Amino acid sequence: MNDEMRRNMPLFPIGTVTKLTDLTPRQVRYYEQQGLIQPERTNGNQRLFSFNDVERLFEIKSLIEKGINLAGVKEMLQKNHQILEANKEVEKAQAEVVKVKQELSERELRRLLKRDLLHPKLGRTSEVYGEFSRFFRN
DNA sequence: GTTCTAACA
DNA sequence: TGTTAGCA
Repeated sequence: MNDEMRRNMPLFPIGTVTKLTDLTPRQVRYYEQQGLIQPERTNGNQRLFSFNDVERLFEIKSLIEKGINLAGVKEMLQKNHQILEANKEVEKAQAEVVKVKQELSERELRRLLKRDLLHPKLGRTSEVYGEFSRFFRN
């Protein structure tokens, strides 16, 4: 069970959430209605909030207290989401660059070893080939 | 006792 | 947004 799963696990009824956040049940339900949070439901249709939901409610509350209306809060949250998604893509691209670099350096190493085997200058060619034979499979 | 939806002074 | 009514 990783952190992501923990943070998204439905745990708290609305009463707990209102005590945590000092928001009213009316506000919490309204924010859900506006699509700012998506708490799970029990079989009996009662809301269950995750840590992520509670954190988001704190964000919403602080923005509201700064005088930002719900439409503004909505925008900021989705902008924030867009930024997070963009960062993910950047990280992916960076990982890809690292991977390509590694592949290139392996090709380079393979080329160098092959050259040395075709033109052996040492008397230990067979041992060298055995050590690095994994580079020649293709 | 708590939470739900819907509606309204 | 607060609050109330009527349910589950």
